[in-house]
Amino acid sequence: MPEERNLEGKTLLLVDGSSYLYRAYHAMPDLRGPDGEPTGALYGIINMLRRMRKEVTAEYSACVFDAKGKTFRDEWYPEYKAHRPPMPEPLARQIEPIHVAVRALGWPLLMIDGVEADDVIGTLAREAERHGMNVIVSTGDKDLAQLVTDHVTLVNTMTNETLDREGVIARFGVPPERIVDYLSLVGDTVDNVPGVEKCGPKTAVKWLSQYGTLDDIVAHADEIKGAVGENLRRALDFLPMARKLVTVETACDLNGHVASFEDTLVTRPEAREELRDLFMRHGFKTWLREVEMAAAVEEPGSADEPAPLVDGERNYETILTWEQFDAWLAKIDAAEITAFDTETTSLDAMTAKLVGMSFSVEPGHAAYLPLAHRGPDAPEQLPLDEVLAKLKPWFESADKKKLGQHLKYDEQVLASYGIEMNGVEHDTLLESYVLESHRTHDMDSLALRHLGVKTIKYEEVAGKGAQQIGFDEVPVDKASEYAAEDADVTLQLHRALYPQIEPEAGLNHVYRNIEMPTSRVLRKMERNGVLIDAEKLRVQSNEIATRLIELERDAYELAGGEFNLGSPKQIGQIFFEKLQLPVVKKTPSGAPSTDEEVLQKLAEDYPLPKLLLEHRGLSKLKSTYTDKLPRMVNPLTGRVHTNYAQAVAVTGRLASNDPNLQNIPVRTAEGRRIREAFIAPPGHKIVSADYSQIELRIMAHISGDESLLRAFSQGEDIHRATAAEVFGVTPLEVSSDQRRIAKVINFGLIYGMSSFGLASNLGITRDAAKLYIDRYFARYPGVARYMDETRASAKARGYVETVFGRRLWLPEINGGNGPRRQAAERAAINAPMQGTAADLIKLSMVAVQKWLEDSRVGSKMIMQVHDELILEVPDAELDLVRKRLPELMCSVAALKVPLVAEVGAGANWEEAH
DNA sequence: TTACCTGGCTCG
DNA sequence: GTACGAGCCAGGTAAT
Repeated sequence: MPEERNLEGKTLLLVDGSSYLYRAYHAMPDLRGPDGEPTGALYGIINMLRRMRKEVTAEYSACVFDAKGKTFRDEWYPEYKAHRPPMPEPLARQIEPIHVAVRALGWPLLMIDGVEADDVIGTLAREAERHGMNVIVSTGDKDLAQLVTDHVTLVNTMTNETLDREGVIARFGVPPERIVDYLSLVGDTVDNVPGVEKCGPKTAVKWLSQYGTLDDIVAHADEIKGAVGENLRRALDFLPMARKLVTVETACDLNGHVASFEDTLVTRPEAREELRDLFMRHGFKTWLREVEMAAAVEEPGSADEPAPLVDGERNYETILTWEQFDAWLAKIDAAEITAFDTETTSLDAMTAKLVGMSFSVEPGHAAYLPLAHRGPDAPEQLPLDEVLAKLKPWFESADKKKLGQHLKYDEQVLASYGIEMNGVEHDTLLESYVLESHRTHDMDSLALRHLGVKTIKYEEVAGKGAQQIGFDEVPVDKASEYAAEDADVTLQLHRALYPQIEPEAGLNHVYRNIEMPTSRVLRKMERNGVLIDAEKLRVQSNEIATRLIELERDAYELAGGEFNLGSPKQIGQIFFEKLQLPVVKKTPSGAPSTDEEVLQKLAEDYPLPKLLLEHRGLSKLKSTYTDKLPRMVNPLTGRVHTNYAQAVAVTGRLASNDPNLQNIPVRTAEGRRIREAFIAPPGHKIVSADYSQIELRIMAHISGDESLLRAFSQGEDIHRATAAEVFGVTPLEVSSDQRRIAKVINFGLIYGMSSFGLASNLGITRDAAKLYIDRYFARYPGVARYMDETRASAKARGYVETVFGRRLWLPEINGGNGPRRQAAERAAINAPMQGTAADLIKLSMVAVQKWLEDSRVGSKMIMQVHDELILEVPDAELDLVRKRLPELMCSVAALKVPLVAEVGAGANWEEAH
């Protein structure tokens, strides 16, 4: 090789492509591209190379493959690799695409006739070392451990193992320079190189540490006793050949192939065009989208800044006259679909006042209709009442299709003006949520991600923080640019997003039959609201306040001074500095923890923690519930209206906020008193129905585990049944303690727990926990299989699915970071169960709402708490609803196990639950 | 003064 | 580092 420029301190990354081929092929499921061609190995290799690139910064690199045909080892030893079967056909078909992909990813590709990949790597590694470079060799083949030095390390990208000199010694028991001797003794069955018969790793290490080198062992061959000694002496003739075969050549002639590091081995950036073609051809949709986005973001303009929507593409109109209005009304009336958006005074849909609205029926074209802009400079605007009267038929017509971003909000606003929107065909918020629930769905991000354009942000027109003005105070021309763009971008987003959903049957089903209909149900539920006995809560607040004062007084006395009982920091100072209490555990930031578990433990030996526990619980109740809920009563309706966020929880669940009605206390007696304040109006009852053991039933369904299916079919107490299996007794013999343990195990399974987690939860040793888990999986092998398969398929595909086809992405499932990857694995286990449960109750809500409307009853759905539906029911309909509600909930899907819903009724939520 | 973070607690 | 998914509160501090 000619003289090189200064390479000192630079890094060379060598990937042993050949060693990963078979591993990638076997690790992946039988993926197929749109043309039916196999793509699993291709996918695996691309994934691996991209990850490698992210984790290692190397100025120089190469991906090395074996060339076809004979090498010098075949000449030395005709039996070399003789037993290796031909490459499987589906893998062979992927070789060419893999080479194309490697180059497109920016990796120099080396494949040299007559020289094996190992020898190319060995030669380059030594050459690089001579130039003072650091070398990282990525391989799945341990033979290359012989190359390791202070400047050469080995990584296995599949298992995330790294081997430096110390690592080699730890792994093999011998240093890198003895690896050749070691391999000669042990032999290599894959390459058909025999070593000493019956000499495995242990014997090899023993001999090497006893005698030194292979030559020394040979010299003392006659001293070694036993059958293995005999075998050694029989192998003496062959050992020199074995050594020759397992030794990686480090001085191959690569001339003509590797001109110089600079010319041949420089790491290049990804070739985006080629990658796009490649991903398209092989159906790698996520990568395709990724690379297209990156291109869209970088293409316009020279800088990294995405382009704003430019003037020529913005034909925006401000509607200030009836002529304009009539023209636009005609336009949206005739349009196949209209993108629509409202501008208001508040984010709270129940109290928001309409300020204006915008429409778009064609990309680049939109109109803003200002209705309530104030201020001295505000132009004369069309009268709101008359405008709404004229638009009402269009809004309420089911035939006039509408589209928007988060239309539930706009529907809610219009409902305040007596308009009930129909014909809501699409919602870009829900489109994005169905496609990628784990990402953000605000319009600015969506526009950037999917259209590559930068939109005007709300803060840019209305300011932020304390200076923020109401939208009705924004000048009309500014407001118009912003609002019209919203409608325009929404339409464009729909055109970008829906085509990604429609062809996928599962996603389309979730979008059209679950999310879109659920949105409408939520609108009604939110508007119904729930009646609160505010007076009762105030009384409770006062009682709590009295008790809190007592607790404070006592605490000051015990602590010998005043402090803020609500401050973990001050508690920490009192406990761990002043009183010198033992630190039980620490918070993530390193401070001594004072959470419930710690306080509970300290309470065994000291009086103060007990006071604090009571104080904590009560002040939580007061601040979050008894003080807060009365303040949340809407003065117009006299009821509390939560907001259900439909696109927040990654699993498909709803979330409730302002106020959160999904975390009203239930586990303690004091807490449950709050539920007594959720009441039915006179002549009505609260009816609640909840799914029984829904996630475990789903686990039984998905896993198909026979024992679990049987237990549910026979209506057994599932925790008791589990205890009977795990403890090897009959169900009748199960003690309450055994049942408690089984219950914790069952919950843990749903969460993908480890033996560590179970141990800390049950307060037992890790070994004992491991024993329980092992016994569980032995008794429920279907569940074990499900867990394994879910993890594997999550890794291969990057996502998991619910029974109904909802897709849940796990971006970190193949990430380099250990703890986060493990967290992603647990999420992968849990998500199909939690997500399927979410699908089921959403289907129930749709079915129940339909029934309520079709049968024209006066009952109303008022809350949803993940596995529970709460209705407000006129007394006359009580029997009907008690019967029909659970029936509907149980019949929305036919799983391999029966669905069970338990129903209750009463004057308040506590009685009904 | 406001905005954000931490630690803690509520629910399924 | 260690059981999944959420929202909200008070205290404390950093930025304005």
